[in-house]
Amino acid sequence: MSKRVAEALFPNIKMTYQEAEALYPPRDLPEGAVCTRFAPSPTGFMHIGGLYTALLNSIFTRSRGGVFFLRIEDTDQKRQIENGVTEIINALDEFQIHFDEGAIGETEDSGRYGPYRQSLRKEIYQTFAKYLVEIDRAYPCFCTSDELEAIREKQEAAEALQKGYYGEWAACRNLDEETVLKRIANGDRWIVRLRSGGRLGVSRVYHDMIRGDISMQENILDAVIIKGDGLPTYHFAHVVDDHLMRTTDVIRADEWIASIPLHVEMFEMLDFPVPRYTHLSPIMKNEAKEDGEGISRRKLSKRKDPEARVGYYDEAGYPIPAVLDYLLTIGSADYEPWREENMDASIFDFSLDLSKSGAAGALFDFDKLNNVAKKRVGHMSEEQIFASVSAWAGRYDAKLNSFIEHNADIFRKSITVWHERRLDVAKWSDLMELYPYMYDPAFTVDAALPDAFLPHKERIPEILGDYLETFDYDDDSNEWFNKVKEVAVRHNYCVKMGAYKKRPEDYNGSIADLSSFIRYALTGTTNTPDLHGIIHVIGKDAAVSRVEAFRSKLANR
RNA sequence: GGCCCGGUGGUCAAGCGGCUAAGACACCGCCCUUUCACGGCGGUAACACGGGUUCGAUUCCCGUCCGGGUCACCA
Repeated sequence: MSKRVAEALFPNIKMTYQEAEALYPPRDLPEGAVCTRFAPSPTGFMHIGGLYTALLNSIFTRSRGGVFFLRIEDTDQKRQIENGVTEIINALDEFQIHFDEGAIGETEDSGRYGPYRQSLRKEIYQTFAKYLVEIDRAYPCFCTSDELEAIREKQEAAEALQKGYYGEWAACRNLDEETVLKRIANGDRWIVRLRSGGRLGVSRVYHDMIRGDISMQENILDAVIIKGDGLPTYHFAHVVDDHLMRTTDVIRADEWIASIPLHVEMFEMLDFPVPRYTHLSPIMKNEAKEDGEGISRRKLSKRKDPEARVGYYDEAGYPIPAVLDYLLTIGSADYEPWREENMDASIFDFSLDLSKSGAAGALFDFDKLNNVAKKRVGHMSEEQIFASVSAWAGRYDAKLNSFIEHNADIFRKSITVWHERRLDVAKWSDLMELYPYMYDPAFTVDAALPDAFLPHKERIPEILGDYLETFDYDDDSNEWFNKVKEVAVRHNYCVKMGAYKKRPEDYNGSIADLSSFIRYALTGTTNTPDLHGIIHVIGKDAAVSRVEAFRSKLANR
């Protein structure tokens, strides 16, 4: 009955349902293997939430075996940005997320289930849209946005239980064929809508791997499937693509939960098997409420939150595996214990059970990220660190880069100093922040004394003078510290911490106090790696002149 | 507003009818100590609220509250 309408709508579509189907045969996957995808829109820089979704898809697929592909959802031409696809591919590649099939460049694809960008699949979507019109499960709609608005207003006024384009409200749903044909011939603008068979008020149970059974009303909306530009909406493209590309598991953000009934209805209308759905909780952030007191959580936002951009982590110099570790720590409660046991294993060897992923959105926690990153850095070899820092500094830190270029050996030595038995560094931008006294040629210590030094103030110049007197750059660590101890004894600073704690009143202070004077003179701070090591990074001249400068500043006040 | 999802310490998060309610991060303290750290040990701190069901509820049911999502020719 609607064959004529279908033909009028899509005169150029010659392919049939069966022919399209035959183009994409079922995959020959081993028992238990899966097929998954990551399907971003090239509308801007990569979002951390997108990376998270991609990562979980990837690890899930690796642990089950199967195929993981990259599909570009570029059906909204207004929102496209230049080089959007490249942006996505580079970001994913940088984070070690690799695909078996899909887009591999701005215009190139790899794999036999393509094209993997939706803008190139117009004919395929239209083939199935045409089919739905033929079997009367879809129809053209001529409503303008003004008319749509008018319907909405009427629904408001009538206090309709459900708003939207459906049933009686769907003005174009029951136009007679002659009218439709005439309007098409007349050149009236049209789109294609689903003729939903769902019933208002009738619920049905849908399944999600994380949330389990979800009871929702059947879809009743006559959703748009083909837009005015001939391209499909997300919903329709999802159904057609994930069927033809033989996706077994759709793992996506939880904002799609509400669309499950629509998607399932379309799968069923087209006689496609429904894939398993897994909806991932978003990464959240706390925010002060705009109107008054309290805080609320919201999703990490591209616009407001710098940490939402994956580029942020790269710029800050977080090692890639650290970011991945953190993301998976959020993604699966099983991950941390596993990582503890398998510190050197690839993250992709983790066996991910998605049903154990949390249903509530996790708050992004920088403390935790930094902790995870520090452990990661702690496990990197110094060679790896050298390579990673060099590459990073080359891109983001001219000062540090210049230091490395001119003092590669010293820089290597310095890595040992802060890396061995320490967990201070989470990201490469910490280096200049934490250790300007090693890496900044212009470094000087200002003479403002820490409060803790005040009781010792009068003695410090003399102590430093004595220290300098016996200082020998060629001393090894033991010799050097023994001399420090000698100075300590001479000034009645206790060299055994245990003894000092028992009778502090017997001494001017402890070796800890005295060491911190030297430490501060050298570095301007009281928390640093091993001093002997630092001395041999900054060199003999600086090791002497800084102490001398600090001493004379104090003495001359 | 309708519908859906969620709500265990500051954060992440085990728990799946009976526990002194794990663990990690952060914080604090102690120990170790050749300083700084690392490490070890310990501590503060939680089942949103109200009803049920049950011999017994963090766990099951209902309601309330709070948070999030969704109701587009955007994805």
